[in-house]
Amino acid sequence: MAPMKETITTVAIDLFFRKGYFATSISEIARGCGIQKASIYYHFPGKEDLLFTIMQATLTDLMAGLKCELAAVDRIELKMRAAVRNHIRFHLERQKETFIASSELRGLSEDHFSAVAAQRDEYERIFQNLICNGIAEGVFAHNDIKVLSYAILTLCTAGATWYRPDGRLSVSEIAAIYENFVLHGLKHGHTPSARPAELVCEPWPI
Amino acid sequence: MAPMKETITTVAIDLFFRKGYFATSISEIARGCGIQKASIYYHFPGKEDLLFTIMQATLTDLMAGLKCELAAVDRIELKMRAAVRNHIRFHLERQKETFIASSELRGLSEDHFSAVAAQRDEYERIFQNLICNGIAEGVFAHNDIKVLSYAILTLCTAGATWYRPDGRLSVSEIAAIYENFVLHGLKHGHTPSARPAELVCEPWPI
DNA sequence: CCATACCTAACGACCGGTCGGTAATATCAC
DNA sequence: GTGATATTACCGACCGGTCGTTAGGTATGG
Repeated sequence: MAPMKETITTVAIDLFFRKGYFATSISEIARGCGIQKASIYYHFPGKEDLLFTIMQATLTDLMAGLKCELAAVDRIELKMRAAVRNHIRFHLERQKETFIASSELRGLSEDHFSAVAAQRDEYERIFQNLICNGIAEGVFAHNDIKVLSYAILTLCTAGATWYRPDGRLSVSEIAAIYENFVLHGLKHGHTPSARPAELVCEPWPI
Repeated sequence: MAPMKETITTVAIDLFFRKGYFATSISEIARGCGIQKASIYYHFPGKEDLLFTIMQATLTDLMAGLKCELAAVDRIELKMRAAVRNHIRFHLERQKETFIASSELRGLSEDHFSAVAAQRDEYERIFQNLICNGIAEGVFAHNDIKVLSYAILTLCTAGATWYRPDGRLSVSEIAAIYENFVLHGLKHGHTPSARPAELVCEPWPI
């Protein structure tokens, strides 16, 4: 990416993270880049495209990382551990972008929202398949798959809201805690009243 | 509360939830109430006070519910179950307000933010004390208290982001799943590398 | 000579908020 | 009871300011 275009993206990520998308003006982004606000429009068609670009790149990288991690292990429990670890690590290491991606969806146009939502759904489905197969193999306790997937994903995603890079714990330490917490919730958190109706996933390759 | 003031609050909650605080204009709120936007300023000093009023009322009610539930049981595990159940139930039943309270903090003035943050911290501390006592009694596995409290609270709070009142599962069903998930994560999610340094809570009455 | 990468200047739209004013209702002296 | 006075709850018009965006111009390197 051209240096200034990259600078604009970096500055926008920082401002969107700190102040929010709607509260950040194009002039502020330009000021942060040392250029005039009209010059932003040479590199991006508009403010919303900037947001979309950031979100899409983030989700693409998140998905690529997950697939890479999943391919490296074989047992279902290890796959789930790898998925959770990747998810939480990514959300802490790239805190600004992941925070934006999860909190500024309303800033997107209809079309861009659909595109991002589709990426997100595809990612979620991987987790749902992991849970489904884990239950089928008897590794995880019987439970509602969709609710569990939302719980696990939002749990880790929210890490980006409270994490402080200069805080007491390292990314690895936090990731280990989350990994154990989630895995034991999955293995033992059987809920008798949960309807089996949601066991709709196909047995799943890989 | 006077009827129109109540109407304004209700309409504002709905719009802030659906469109976000910054994307909602005073004129929109007024239109939703069937009055002119100038009339809003008869009931509220400004837009930000409207947001603050909503958040404060929500956090106050949340805290009151928790204290009520905690007083009704005695064993630590039951207290934790009650706390989690209250938290998730409240976030689903009063989805709009809790979503606003957790996602629009940046809309507050410095003073109002401090007040809301103080309420939130007080609420968090109750959970941290529960975890701390649970570990001390050997009911919960040894782990980092702060990280666990953030994990549990954000997990349930995020329920307000995906819950649909007309969805497949009832509030009680979702609450039961969350309760089991969290409790088993707490009891078995021991993380060897977690430093014991964070066992700083006092033994706790009630 | 021309594309690249920026600039200055300005646009219309909309924002939160304020103003003076006004009907309706309540309070109170007599 | 009745007229005077305040208060309540709203309105229409308007303000200064900021927003995202655009038109058109300019310096610079190949």
